[in-house]
This record gives sequence, C-alpha cells and structure tokens, in this order.
Amino acid sequence: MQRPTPAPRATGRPRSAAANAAILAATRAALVELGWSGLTLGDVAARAGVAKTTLYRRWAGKNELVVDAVAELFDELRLPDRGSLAADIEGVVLQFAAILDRPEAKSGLMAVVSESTRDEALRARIRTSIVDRQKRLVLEGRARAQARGELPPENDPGAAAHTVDLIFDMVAGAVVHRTLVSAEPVTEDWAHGFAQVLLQGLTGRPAH
Amino acid sequence: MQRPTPAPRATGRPRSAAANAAILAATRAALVELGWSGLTLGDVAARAGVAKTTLYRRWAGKNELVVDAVAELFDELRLPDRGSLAADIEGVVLQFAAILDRPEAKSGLMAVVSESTRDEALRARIRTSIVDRQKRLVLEGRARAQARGELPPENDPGAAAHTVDLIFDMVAGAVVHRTLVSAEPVTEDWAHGFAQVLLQGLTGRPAH
DNA sequence: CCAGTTACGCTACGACTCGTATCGAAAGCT
DNA sequence: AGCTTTCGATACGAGTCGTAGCGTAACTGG
Repeated sequence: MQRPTPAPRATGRPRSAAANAAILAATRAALVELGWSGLTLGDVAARAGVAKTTLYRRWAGKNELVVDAVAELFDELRLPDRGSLAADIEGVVLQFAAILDRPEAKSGLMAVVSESTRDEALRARIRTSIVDRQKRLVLEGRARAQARGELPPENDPGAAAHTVDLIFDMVAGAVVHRTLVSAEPVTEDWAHGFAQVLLQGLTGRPAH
Repeated sequence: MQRPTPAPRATGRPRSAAANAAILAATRAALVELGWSGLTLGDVAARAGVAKTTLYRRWAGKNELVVDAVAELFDELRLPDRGSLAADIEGVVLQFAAILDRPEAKSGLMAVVSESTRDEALRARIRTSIVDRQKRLVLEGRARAQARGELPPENDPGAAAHTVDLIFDMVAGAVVHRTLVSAEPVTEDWAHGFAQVLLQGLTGRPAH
C-alpha cells in the first residue's frame, strides 16, 4: 500500500506504524485547514506529534507525503450492484464526486498532479497508488454489464484494455473537471445525464 | 482580456503594455524551466526586466499571474470544419491535447485549479478567463452539427445550456485526465475512439 | 511649460520555511 | 549484553516572501 519503507530490515528499532497513520491523518487535517500551498512539513510534524526529522526519513518531500495521504481517500470507492449499467455508473459517479468534494482531496489531488508533470517518480507513484488502483471499478462494472447482457463480450484483449483506459479517463475526467475546474456540483441529474451520454451517445439519445 | 488594470486612470503615468506582455511571457518561460513550485516572482521579474514591485502592483500574487499567463495559451484553439461532427471533435481534441502537452500549460493549469479550491476570487478568474471562454467551441460545434442535420435542434434553451456544460466537462475532462493524470499521450486513435463513444455511446458502438 | 499624479526601478528589511546535521536516548533483534 | 536503527530535540545557513521607502520617469491638464 504505502512505500515509505523501501526494504523492511530485520534488525534495529522498527518504524512506528502508529506514527505513520498519525502523519497521514495530520497531513489531511493540514490540507483541510491550510490547503496545499499553506501546508508545511513542520506543521504536519507538530500535528502528528513527531519530530520533523522523522517525517523526512520516511518521505522524500511534500509531494510524496500528500500522494499517500490522498490515495487512502479513494479506497473507499465501491461499485454497489444497482441492477443496470446506467445505474451502476450513476452510483460510482456520485461516490467519486462526494470524495472529490472533501477539501483534503480537492486541494491535494490537483496539486500533486501538477507537480508530477515535472517528476517522473511522482507520476509513477500517483499511477500505482491512485489511478491503476481505481481502474478495478471499470473492470468490475464491465464484467457485471456483460453478465447482464448489456455489453457484448470482448474478443480482442488488447482493445479491451484500451477501452478500459478510455472509459476510466472519460468518467474520472468528467467528474474531476465538473467539480474542480467548472466548480459546479455533481447532482443526481448531472450524473444521470452523464451516464446517458456515455451509454447512448450524443446522437442516439432520446431528447430527454 | 486581462484585468490587471482595474480602472485605467486618465491622469499620471500609464502602465507599460510592453511590460505586461514581457511579464506574462517570462512567467511561461519560468513555468517551463522551473515548474509551478519552483517559480518565484522575483525570478519572473528578473526575466521580464522589470522590478519586483512592478509585478506586485499589477497582480495580487503568483496564482493570478499564472492564470493570466496560461489563459492566453488556450485562445489558440480553433474548430476547423472537417465535414462531420465526429471529425470536428477529433480535431479539437487533438488541438487541446497539443496545448496541454506544453510544459507551461501542464504545470500551470492544474496548480492554479488546485489553489482555486480555497480561493473564490481565483475560481471566478479561472472561470471567466479560461472555462467560459472555451465553451464557444462546444456551442460552435453543436450549431454546425445541427446545420448538417447530425443533431436535432434544441427546444428547451435551459436544457440546451446544461448539455453544453456537460459536453464541455466530458471533452475537456477526458483530455486533461488522459494527459495529466493517466499521463498517456492523446493519439489519433485515442481521439477517434473517444469521439465514437461520445457520439454513439458504449452500447451503440459497433465492435470496432 | 509647469504643477500634479501615477508608474517605475532599486534597495533593504523582518518573518518565515526549507532541508540537513548533530546528538543522546529508546526500542527492537541475535 | 551488544549491535543496529529509529526517534525527538535543537540549531543552522540558505532562500523566499511581501512591503516600505525614495528618487526618477512619463503623461495630463491648466
């Protein structure tokens, strides 16, 4: 899950797991109160009740710390079976929007994405900790829809993987853009309209 | 276009327009070389050949400056008539991706979006300088498609506006997510697949 | 052409954060 | 016990922040 400990050594004093959790929780609290730019590692250390040096031993810097703190938020996402593909999509979109609405996710996520444009290692960390981790939702949703007969089975496994990537970018991208860039709320109506376009397309859609 | 000058006074020495352009260009150059977190106003001032105080007289801070510097990049976007709605979408997606691929856009855009989650005024500035400004593309594309008979005319103007917002979030969101979060290139194939899903939907799509 | 007004360049300033170094004490393993 | 690694605390130089002060430049109206 986290990789602040690169290779757990057998000897010596072990790193406190409690401190780890306290630091990540303190990071989220600091994000809520101060936002990304206001967050300082000294402040996080004080909130967590650890020394600043402890923090620097485990994380390379602010970026890596916030990625780990934010990644935990998205593990709450579930794909409850609502009976149809459209309803499943609406459900996960609303859940995702609810998480993105929390201030620690809002200010943290986009900031690390911005930083990752100039840091290959950070990009990889985001990918494995957040992006790839949540693609399970698309895979699960498609499998379920295929079992229901709503989607045809896949023949070409390569094309199937590309489609998963495409759908993930379309769903996550739309919700992120709506919430953070357009800065408008994701309502049930919006989620409904989105699912309809995603499934039926712009042309094939009956005039609402 | 920009609003660093709130109310141009008739008297006194006027603000140098050349300095304005030099500052915004220097900001983009600094974004390329140093990224968001490395960018300092002192450095920008030195690059632009102006005093740091001049910079602070015109912009409230780093956030506002970068919004203005980045907003100019997106004004290049055009919607060339490619004959069909699908081709038009593919064209604008590729253009948008090309701009987002430039380092000054990459690191600047997401950073200010992140900051805007805690700053109402900044959010409004992004909205008017970037978001609302580029919705013209969706409006133009729809009008053209309706003229071609590819899309039905709109009856309810309220619903029509909501659809524009939805499509804008879907298109811009998908490209941004693909480019910055998933960190994968937007190829012609990807743009083609995206346009197909957007128009035909997941279900109505012939198995490629 | 001269007084009034505003922008400009330059320098200096205190406050703050950064990341690191150092050191003695604590906690685990063999 | 002896070894190894972590932990807390403190101190440090470097760098940035945003502002203030001052003399000069540019433009306007009488």
